Amino acid sequence: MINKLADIERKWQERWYDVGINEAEPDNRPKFMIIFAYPGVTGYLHVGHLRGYTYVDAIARYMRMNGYNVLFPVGTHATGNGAISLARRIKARDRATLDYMFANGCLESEIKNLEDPINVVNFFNDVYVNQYWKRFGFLADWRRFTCTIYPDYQKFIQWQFRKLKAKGLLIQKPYYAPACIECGPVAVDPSETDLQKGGRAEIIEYTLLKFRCENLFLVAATLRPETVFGQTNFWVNPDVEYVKVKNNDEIWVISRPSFEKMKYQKEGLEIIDTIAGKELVGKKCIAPMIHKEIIVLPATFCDPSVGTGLVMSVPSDAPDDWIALKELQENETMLSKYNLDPAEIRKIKPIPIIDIDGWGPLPAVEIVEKMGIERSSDTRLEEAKKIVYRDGFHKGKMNSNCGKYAGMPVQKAKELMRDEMISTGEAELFYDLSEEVICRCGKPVVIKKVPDQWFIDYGNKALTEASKRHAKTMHILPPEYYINIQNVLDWFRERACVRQGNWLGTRFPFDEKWIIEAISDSTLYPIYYLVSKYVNEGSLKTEQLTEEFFDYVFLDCGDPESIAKKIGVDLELLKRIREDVEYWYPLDINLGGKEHMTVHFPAFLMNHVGILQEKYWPRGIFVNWYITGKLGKISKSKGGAEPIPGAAERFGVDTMRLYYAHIASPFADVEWDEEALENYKNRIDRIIKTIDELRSLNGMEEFRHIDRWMLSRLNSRIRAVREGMKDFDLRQLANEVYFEMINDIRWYLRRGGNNKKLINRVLDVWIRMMAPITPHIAEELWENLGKECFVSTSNFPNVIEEEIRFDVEEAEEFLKSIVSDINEILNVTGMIPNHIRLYTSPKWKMQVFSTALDLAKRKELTIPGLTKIVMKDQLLKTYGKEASDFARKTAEVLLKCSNDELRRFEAQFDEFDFLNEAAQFLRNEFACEISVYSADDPKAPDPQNKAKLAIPRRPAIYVE
RNA sequence: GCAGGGGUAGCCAAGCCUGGCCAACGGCGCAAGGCUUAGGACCUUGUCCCGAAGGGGUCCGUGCGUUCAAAUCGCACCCCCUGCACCA
Repeated sequence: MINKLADIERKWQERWYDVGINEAEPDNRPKFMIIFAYPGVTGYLHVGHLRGYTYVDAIARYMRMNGYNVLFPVGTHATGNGAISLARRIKARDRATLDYMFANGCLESEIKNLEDPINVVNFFNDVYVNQYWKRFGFLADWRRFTCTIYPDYQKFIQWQFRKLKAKGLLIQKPYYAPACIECGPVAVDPSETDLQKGGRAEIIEYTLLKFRCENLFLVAATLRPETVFGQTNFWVNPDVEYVKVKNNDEIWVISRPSFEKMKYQKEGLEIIDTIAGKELVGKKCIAPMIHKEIIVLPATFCDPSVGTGLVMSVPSDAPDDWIALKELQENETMLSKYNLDPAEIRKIKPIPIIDIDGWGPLPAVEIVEKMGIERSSDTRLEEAKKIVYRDGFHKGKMNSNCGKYAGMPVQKAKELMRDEMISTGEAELFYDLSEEVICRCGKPVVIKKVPDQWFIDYGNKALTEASKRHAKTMHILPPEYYINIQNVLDWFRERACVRQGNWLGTRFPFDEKWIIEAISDSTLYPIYYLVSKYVNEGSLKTEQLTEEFFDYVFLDCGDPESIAKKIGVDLELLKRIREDVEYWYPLDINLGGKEHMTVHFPAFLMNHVGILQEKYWPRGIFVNWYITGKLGKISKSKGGAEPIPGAAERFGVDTMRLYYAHIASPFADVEWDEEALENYKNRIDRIIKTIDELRSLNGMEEFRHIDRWMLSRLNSRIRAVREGMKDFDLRQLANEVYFEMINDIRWYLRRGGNNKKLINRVLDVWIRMMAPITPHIAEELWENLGKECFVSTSNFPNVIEEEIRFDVEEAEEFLKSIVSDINEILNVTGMIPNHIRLYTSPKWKMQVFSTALDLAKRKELTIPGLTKIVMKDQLLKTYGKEASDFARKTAEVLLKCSNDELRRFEAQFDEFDFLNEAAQFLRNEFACEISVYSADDPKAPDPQNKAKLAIPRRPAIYVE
């Protein structure tokens, strides 16, 4: 069976690709262009990646079957150091890496070749296309394949950057970024691709405050520059040897470790001497901003590896400072050891500076008391600090001790005060990592100043506004992201777009020492698929991809004749590419994983808006969530999931496609679960068996109630699918086609359905509806029906509204409810039935019921109103209290009904005739005699007097 | 910290926008019966609690509230998860 599946898959893939139904050229149909965000070439992909890719192929197939000319191109993203780092590990014959390669099917003989990063890229390009995408039957236009390190692609990226510059969207300024002291720039992120340790570290911005002390500057590093108004003294660790550092004309005192980091951020720093901490104790220095003289005091909590190892003291808001001050004030030995005047020291009092809701004037003092912290060695000080800092930052306001900053929220004051001190020369910035970070090479990672870094200015107001406005017109899924992308675009700011170091990518056109960074060269690229085909087929050469060329084909600028002549390209070809762009662009859907929400998608959108004409701005974004492993996220580099070809072999491609489409909403993570795959495999088997069963029936000509029902359901299903697919809801499609349909067919067969024409119709529609998700099996079944074209290029079924028969479906529901009522009676009583008698509602009750229904429809139904009408009726009156009771009950029920429910009751069918027709079915179901009577029939046997319970839609039941 | 997502029966997972066919789609698991040489698959029925007559009770993280009516709307709380920029 497994082999048979694989054979079917291969057979149809060959036929599709032979005929080229996957290849797209402009014609007179409406177009639909869709891509998935191309994967980074950093190793083998896993079953999780196929989720999104499968959505794209299924959507593309659906649109193709709906008359669209569909373009679905693919490519890969090789920029960065993924391939470099893999090649390096292979070269080192790293055991784990080799195991990983072999486990995924790499041959021993390839290994030598993969020592070169470029070969790694080419190797994986082949794996992705042939082992994954073609293996999954994607109808992608392979001719357009491109990769970010192809020379033609790079010409395109250089053009893109020229355009960004021309639009004023490239800016240059200093930047502070993590870099290994040996290898250059590295990425600090939890995946630790570049690192040995410290992936969780964050970049911290310290404000360096300069305290003049004789001819020196004591330099404290702080995270809270807004607290300078609360300074009471200065802290130095008496046991630490500090260094004197020449910084331009100034001599700074800082710790040695901080110098080691700072030298990467400030030019020309130089150690000229050392100075012991204890030498500084007791000296006076001038505090920045407040220009007050304060005293230098000893404190052991000053850690030379944190900040500069020197600390300004704000005991009102810093628990450390408060405890240290208190300890010193109470410690005679210490005071005398350092020759400090106890009276002067004890005079020092915290100065309240920030008002925080829910706190007194001195939050540090308060929290220390509340937590019962006594010593500066208490580890809970860290927590205390966090609490005060958090509340202060979010809820605090500067108080009247803070000069012109009084009344200002802390968040705002912090920035303004920092900037003011920087501009007066009293402060500078210093960046550090929150924890130790070690490069893969073993050397430390520091924050390094890049003085001339280039940025793309995504903070540009006009660009942001235009992008936000445009995003509102886009089809963005899920709907939550449609809303959220507005915030993301606001929050998106200038982004470093080039880097130096060991890195694959495109040279920055304005300065060759830079390489364009990985996010920045993968934003506008969908449009490049319209050119890559011509390069791949050889009719365009890389050197012909000049600025004028792209200006013309993408921007419609310039004169084609002179450009054609100048670059030596056939004029017709040039015009044709221009027409291709005009036809295919804009992109209709860009689908990508949720990691793209705050990075790739906004950049993708803003580059389109920034560079292209409005008519080429993208039309849609689709975000999909992940397949996770049992232990969390499946990782490309760390493995943990079944290799794709193995899974395809075991379960079958269509099974996997159905799994992706149906297992959950695309907007939720799903755990990879082989048992679920087995179940989907069974599901497909079952469908094949059901189809065999249908085809083996000796169909008849007569068209009966149940055939009418089946036809109606069939159309209802098509309608539900089409409704769902307006939002590309593949799960809805899968649910209707692979689950609900089969349930309908089961019921149809159970009811004895067997109409030849109808069965053919059902098969025709059903199989076509399978084509987007399980195309191989759909083709095979389609061929078995004797069809000659591809199901993949047939039309997706349309709803025929007249065939939807609400009354017929309703009658069938009526029957199902009787079956379920009888089952319930049998279950509760434990009886084995010999004879079941059904009594349909008497006429007079139907009359009351339909009167009530009319009133309810007009929203005029009331209990007394209905009763009055009933009791006025000559005939009904004769039923006396029974009639008024029934009127009341009916009114009560109908008053609670929604409009949909009322609509159901309106469906007209003759219950008595219908049940008589269905009696044979019920006889089979319950293996006993079934009799149907009208409750009006005085001759009907009714030993337990049940018939009086009969009401419309609810026949009385008597089991014996 | 910034910005988001989510808590639904034994499990997975729809529904929530647009309140009422919701004891809550569907699937898995489990149980009984059928089919089958057997297993798997398949078919039927059941699977919150009570019930020897189709009924009743309770239920969608917790607590309030709006409404004739709340899984669905509002407020508050608790708990989980995700992304966050030179990583793609």
